[in-house]
Amino acid sequence: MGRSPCCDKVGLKKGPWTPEEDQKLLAYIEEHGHGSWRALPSKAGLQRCGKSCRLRWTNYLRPDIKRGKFSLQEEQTIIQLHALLGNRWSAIATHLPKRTDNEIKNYWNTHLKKRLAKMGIDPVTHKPKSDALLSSDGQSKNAANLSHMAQWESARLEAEARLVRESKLRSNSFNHHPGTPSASTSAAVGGKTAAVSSSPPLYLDVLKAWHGSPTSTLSYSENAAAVASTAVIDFVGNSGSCEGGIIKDEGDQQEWKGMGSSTQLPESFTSALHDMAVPMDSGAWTPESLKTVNGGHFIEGFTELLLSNSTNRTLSDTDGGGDSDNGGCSGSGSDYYEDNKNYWNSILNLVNSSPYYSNVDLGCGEWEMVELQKLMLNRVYEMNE
DNA sequence: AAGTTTGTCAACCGCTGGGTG
DNA sequence: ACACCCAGCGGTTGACAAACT
Repeated sequence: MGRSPCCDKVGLKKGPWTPEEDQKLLAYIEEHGHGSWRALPSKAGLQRCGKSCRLRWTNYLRPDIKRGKFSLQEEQTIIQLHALLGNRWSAIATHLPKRTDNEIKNYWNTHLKKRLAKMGIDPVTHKPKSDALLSSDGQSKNAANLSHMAQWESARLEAEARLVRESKLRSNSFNHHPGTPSASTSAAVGGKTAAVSSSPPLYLDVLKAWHGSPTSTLSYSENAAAVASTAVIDFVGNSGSCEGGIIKDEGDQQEWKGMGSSTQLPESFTSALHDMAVPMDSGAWTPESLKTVNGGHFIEGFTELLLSNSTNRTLSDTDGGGDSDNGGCSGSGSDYYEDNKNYWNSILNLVNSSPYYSNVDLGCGEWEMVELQKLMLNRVYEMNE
């Protein structure tokens, strides 16, 4: 194959970087930008392979990297996104703009995974370990449904991450400021309207991601509908065991509350769906028609629908109210039902609160995403008929 | 104090997929 | 269609530090 030898080349240094090497790399990138990583080492006077330089830059030297301890909010974000995306660190990292995927991955493996396991939560499925022992009827079906939901959100986030990257690239080239990535993801997102409008259609990424999933066997529309029906119905009727959604870490003297107080989805849930959903046979979907659904912005409406009665995530770590020694669970079925529901509510909240979908004009590719979401809604509409 | 175990994290490895000629 | 280059990704390793015996 045509694989380049990279670090196998003799004479190239490996292992930890010295301050001198860092300085050389920094100085070169600040002056010239990284350009071709392969060509960079010789130009910068480094005895390293390009790949090593790239990793050193992206994981350590980049000026927009935040180092140090992860905040409680960052931890929650990682856990929630991991519940949706699994070990897709780069996708997770797009929601923690100043953290690298490598750092997040390390932090997960060394801290969060163990912490969850210690609390009896399976770090892979994010469900209480006891659930794994249950029979194949209720709980595993829920898990499968959530997995489908995760596929959907995963595809969406992947597309989003791609846009952020493209936007950053454009921002960099526009500013012509080599070696200095855009100050933050939000800045990149802020300038994304133009990027989106000229980007290749997003749905290609979405479908690729979707069909690339080993568990995906349905066609595009079938899958979207299936995800809608299972995810949202499950979202409403999900039940779990006692510890779902309640995370408590005694070792760090921090408490992660249930992701919001016990709430019921609004009685108007179904009627809201009726209001928002457009009949399946209503003809072609246009950006204009979608924008007017629910009297306003479709995406915002969809997000609000899902979250309409979900209490915002509790990020405070100072108030112990509501938690008990068994992790804030009273032991009643309704409580763990609510806790689990709120846990997934919070995940959806996190994803849907992405700046990507709010207060911006949607580009052409984004409408493909909108149509996927609309498929979901229509399916829910049918189920609620 | 010395040896051992455990934890952390930067760096590497190998695979994948997009782009190009 | 094919071979190759390149960058990105996730998994893994290994050096070092801290904690423990």
